[in-house]
Amino acid sequence: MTIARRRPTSADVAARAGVSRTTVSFVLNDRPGTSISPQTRRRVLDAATELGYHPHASARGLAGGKSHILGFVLRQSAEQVAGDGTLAETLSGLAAAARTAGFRVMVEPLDPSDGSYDALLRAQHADGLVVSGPRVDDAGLATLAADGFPIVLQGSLAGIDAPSVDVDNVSGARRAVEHLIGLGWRRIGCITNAPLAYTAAQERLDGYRSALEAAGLPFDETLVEEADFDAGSGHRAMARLLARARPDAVFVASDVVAFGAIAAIREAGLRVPDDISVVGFDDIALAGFFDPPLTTVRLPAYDLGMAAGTALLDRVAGRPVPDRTLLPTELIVRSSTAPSTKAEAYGPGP
Amino acid sequence: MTIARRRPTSADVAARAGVSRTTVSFVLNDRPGTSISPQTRRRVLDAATELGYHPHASARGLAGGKSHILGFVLRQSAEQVAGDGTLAETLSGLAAAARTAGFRVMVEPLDPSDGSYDALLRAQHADGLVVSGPRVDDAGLATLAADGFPIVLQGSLAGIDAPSVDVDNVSGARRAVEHLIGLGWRRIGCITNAPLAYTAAQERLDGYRSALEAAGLPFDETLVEEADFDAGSGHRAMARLLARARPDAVFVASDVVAFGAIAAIREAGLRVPDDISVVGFDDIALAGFFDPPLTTVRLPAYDLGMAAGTALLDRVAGRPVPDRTLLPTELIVRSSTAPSTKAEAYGPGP
DNA sequence: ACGCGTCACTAACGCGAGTTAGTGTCCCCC
DNA sequence: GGGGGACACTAACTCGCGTTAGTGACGCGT
Repeated sequence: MTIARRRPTSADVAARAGVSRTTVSFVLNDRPGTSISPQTRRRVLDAATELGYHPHASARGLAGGKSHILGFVLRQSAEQVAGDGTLAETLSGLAAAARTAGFRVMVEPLDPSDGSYDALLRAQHADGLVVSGPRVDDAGLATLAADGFPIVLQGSLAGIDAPSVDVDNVSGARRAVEHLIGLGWRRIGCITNAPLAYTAAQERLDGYRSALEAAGLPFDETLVEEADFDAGSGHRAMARLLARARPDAVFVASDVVAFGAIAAIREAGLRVPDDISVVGFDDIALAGFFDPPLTTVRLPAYDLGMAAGTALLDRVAGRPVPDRTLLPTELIVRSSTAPSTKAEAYGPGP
Repeated sequence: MTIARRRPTSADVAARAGVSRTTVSFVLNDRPGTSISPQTRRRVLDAATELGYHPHASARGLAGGKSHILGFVLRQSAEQVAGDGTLAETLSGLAAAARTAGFRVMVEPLDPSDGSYDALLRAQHADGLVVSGPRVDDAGLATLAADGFPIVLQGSLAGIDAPSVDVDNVSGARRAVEHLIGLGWRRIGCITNAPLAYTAAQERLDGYRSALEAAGLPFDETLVEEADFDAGSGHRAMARLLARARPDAVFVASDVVAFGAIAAIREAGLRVPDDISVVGFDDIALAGFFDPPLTTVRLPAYDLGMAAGTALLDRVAGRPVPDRTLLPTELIVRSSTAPSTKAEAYGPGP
């Protein structure tokens, strides 16, 4: 009958090893600066494993003032979470980083319409927060950051005093559009991944714009549409774009949205990549299996979570953390892009 | 300078309201059986909000013996987590259920090769566990369940004494295959979603088999292939299947795997649905935007997380929980299936 | 032989809340 | 006017661990 057996405490371990509780604590935490004889240490460790001792998390948290938990705040609605192609991978990376330091990850999905997530931190449930997908209009965040709580933004956000870890959206987007330009396309549209209140959306649009400028192409805002995270919004955005200003190529700032956009292109009787070339962003797991396999900008989702995690752990431990960490992207060329067949129609480049 | 300000404790609230700490606790926890005068209650609540008081999570956990945390164990490798199309949505549902009871969710990704996750429970980090994707060979799980810890399996597993919450895999799969049979296809293959050590894979295969039997069709094991969660494995499985035993239609027990399978069909110069009809399973967010839009079996991922969460909360609270909860699936017919054009080749049905 | 310093360990307090047992006050009713 | 309840509240203990201050034993140097 193992059920009724009381959880062993550090006192039980101490008794069994014939030492005091303090010694047990010193041994199990490898407390620097204290010296414990090898045989005592052995006795304690043996007693602990024999009893199946696991320190009580809450007690540790209360006594030590640290919960050993990192919070992961998802500033998205449930639907957006469901459709997010990289979230699970980022979470994996974050959890892996946490584990190396003996931390765990607590998720806090929080619809943008919901209020504050103060409680997580103020209740010391979590020692720090990784905030994913921050929006420019997040009030509670600013307060928390100003109060000195350890926060790391996954995504950038001006005006908030917290380090940010992000992928280099601007250069990734620019690279994608340069690729299209290099293939001979000139009339290039852009569908954002999300409303521009999300900083990543703004940055990717900036990258699109700067690639056009660098190539001497005009920025035409009738070629730009905003999507809203999911494939359906991409479908609608592309339909609008086709109706208004038939582009030759499109940079879609999210693979999921691109899937919807391509469906719209197909329904319009046009072919990808020959009639309209498409570049996505994210390189989700399914990107290579789409029809056509999607040319896209690889976002290192796992590494992103890992980097955010280590940054937050550093911040929690009081170590210095760079204000801004940008992870590189990589253009993955597949078959949704092809050389323009009507390059001559535009005459020689500028 | 708000940074230096000490966190308010319940004693501070008590002092400000002019009552004792016990009264504060009674008021804030709505303790049944005790009567507090309305004006005292008001004073306490006002003092709490004025001070911005949030009870310390660890202290509450230690004193009350409950962490108010649900653990979510992912028995998958990091790659599998990344490619899982429904995981984030299930997590959303679980978190929503947890929140209604004032609980939070802690995720514990645990590679199948890794050892035990005892620590989570034995350290009372979590009050209970939802174990996703259990495998038949999970030793630690059995021990934990036998020790009486609150565990809910998301997915079924014989021989473990814990309630399970799952989607009705068998009937969903049967429904999918019946759909193919109803369209006139007779030589129907099956690609599993995962190795058969995963119970969901076995159940979906069982559903496939029972649909064949019910229709009087033979079960031919050369028409069955195992995949391994991701699209790449689906691609390889389909390639093997095509090389060995060209089927007319395929039931692929996962949309993600189906995406890979369809890519392989396309590369073989065959068309979906006319040459080979395909039914998937899960109805991931992108299923409707694939080419062709995928006929599939809808798995209510959010509801699944929600159901697992409420079941676990009931279990934690000592309320009775049914041994087995099966959520219904729904066949979503899109365009990856079409009537057989060569039905006559088989002659009239049996 | 004495003092000083390390070494190895222990006693005891504190973290912040939940909770039990107990205390005083007021009102009602016989 | 005195006994008996409800009522409203408090003092004090508890949870399990981290941590500080302190103690005894032993070795080494002069």
